[in-house]
Amino acid sequence: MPPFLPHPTACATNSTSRPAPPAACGLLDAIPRRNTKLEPRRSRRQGGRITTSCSSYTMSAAQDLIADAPTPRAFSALFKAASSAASPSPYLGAQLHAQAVVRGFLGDGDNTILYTAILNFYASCREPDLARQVFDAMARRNAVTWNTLIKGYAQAGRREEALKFFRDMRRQGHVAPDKYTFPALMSGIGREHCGGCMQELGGATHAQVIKSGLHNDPFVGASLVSMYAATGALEDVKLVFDDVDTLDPVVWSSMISAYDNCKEEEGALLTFYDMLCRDIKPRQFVYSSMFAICGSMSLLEMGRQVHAHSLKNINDKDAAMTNALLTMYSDCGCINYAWRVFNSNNIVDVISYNSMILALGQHGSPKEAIELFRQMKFSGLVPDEVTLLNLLSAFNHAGLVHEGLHIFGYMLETEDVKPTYQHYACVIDMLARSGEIKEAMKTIIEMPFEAETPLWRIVLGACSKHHDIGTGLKIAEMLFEMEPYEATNYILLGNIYTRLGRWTEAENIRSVMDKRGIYSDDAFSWIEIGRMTHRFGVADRSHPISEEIYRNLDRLIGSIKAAGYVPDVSFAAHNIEKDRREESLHYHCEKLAFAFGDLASSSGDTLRIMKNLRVCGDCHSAYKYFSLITGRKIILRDNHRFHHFNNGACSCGDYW
DNA sequence: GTAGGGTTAG
Repeated sequence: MPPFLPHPTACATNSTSRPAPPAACGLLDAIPRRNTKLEPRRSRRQGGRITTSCSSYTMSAAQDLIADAPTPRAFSALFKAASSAASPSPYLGAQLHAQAVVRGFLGDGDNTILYTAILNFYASCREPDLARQVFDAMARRNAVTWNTLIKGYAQAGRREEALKFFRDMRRQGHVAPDKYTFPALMSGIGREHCGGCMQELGGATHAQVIKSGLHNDPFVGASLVSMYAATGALEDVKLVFDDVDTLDPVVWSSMISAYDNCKEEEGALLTFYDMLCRDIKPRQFVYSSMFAICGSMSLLEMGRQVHAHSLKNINDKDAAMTNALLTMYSDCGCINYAWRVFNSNNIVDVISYNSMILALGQHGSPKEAIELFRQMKFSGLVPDEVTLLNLLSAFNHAGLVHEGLHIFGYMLETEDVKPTYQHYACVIDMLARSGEIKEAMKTIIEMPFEAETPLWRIVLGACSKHHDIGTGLKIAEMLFEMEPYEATNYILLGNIYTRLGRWTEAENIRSVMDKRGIYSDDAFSWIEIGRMTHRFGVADRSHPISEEIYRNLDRLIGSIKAAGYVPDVSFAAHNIEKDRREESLHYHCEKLAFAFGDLASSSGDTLRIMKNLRVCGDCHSAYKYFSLITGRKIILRDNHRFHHFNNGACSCGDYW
């Protein structure tokens, strides 16, 4: 099943190319100042000693440290607590580190434990080079020291260096790897591309694990599972899974994530079921993964059941699990449940706000998104680059170009949160879709990043919408050269021609695709009724009650036509003969799914319908009329956003 | 209350 609701793909511009930001619209005060987060504050009352907030435990420990005669042990505990903070500050560490030096704790004598605690602190801050400096200063190193350093580099995405230290550990340090070493080496593997070092990490690491006799260890097994899953090697994942102690929930959790990573969501559902059958109690991580899977497949009923299951089995709420739950309800079209989870959450962190702001943007509520952003600032949390991306995205969905450019302009001018490729892509999308194609092109050309093909495709789509055939042709030509076998490029160009009524050229594109053997993704829509998911393709007649569905659809089309609906044949497929174009529109998969939902549910029920591609313009218009004549609310999720249809109108305001 | 492990959320 295809992925849904991706973040806009991205690129950038330099500051001179950007349109002048509009006058202040009251958002400026809401922009974070990151400097205030990173600089530890000094309190006059406490004689300028460390009082920065990290966690409440660190705070009280720091005060004890100042008040009482501190010991190396206390310092170790302090570093440990500081490392476990949500976002450890290297500035705090540097000050503690200095205190430890001043007090002579890092001089002669056995200081390996304190040193390792400091090393671990810098590693947790994603500052492996600082960790390395500590490592170099140590007189004695043991396995814990080596493992911590390796983990520091691995988690920072510097896997080549992590591998180097893994080799040095035995050769230079004369320390054998233990059950902590392999998880350290492979940690964070799913989060980044490993490039060339993946080969060495793969089979060779697995061989080392077996040689060390550690293949039964659940943590090592979990690491191997995620390592193979990162390369998409699901068969190897299964082999490892069968080899380890399968009663350990950690391995099961990795296995469920592995299926998810390899786009085998159904395998994940079956693994969860298998786990329950064997009476293994899922932990928070398992529920997090399951919520993500139910959300990505839009399986509301399944999601609810997993939620109920988690309530019975988990007492202590976990922030990640709660945020995953919030996103699951939003992904299933239930923004109200997402709100409920957000409001009942005791541990609201930056990610909770980011998740909720993203959800509001996708559901077309930019005002609520900006209000939440203000609330976030007020609560003392510091928005990060994802917060601003989600906010930009909310403005983009709603066509609030003015507001979006304002935020973006502020990002360019300040040092707080620097725009990444994704922020640029979002702004370029925003400009192009609002009809500012020239400005979008100028931004792409002048930006400091190289535009990637998905971004060009966004602009090509906008050219189709705004009938800019000149620019569209240029972009299409370039795309055909860069990606001659990408079907979407052909379809988008074909759309430009059909929107202009130039059917012959559109048909030519289709025949070029046929000749070159290029096939586009088939469109599918599906709807969950009760505990069953019903899927429809275009002009699909495979459903057991297909005849009734078509009869109902014909009836509905008649009614909406009477109410004013006019079919728009420019959305018909390129290769359909002229006199069959209108009829072909009627049997688009999203219309079939609605016709079925209308039959299979009580009148007045809200229908939630999913589509794997972007909703067709004619279907969007038909849905508005469907909501009018049936009195139903319809929530349609496509691969881009949510549309809430009610009483003849859509929440997107026809801007999508 | 002296140091190190895995899987999750945007």
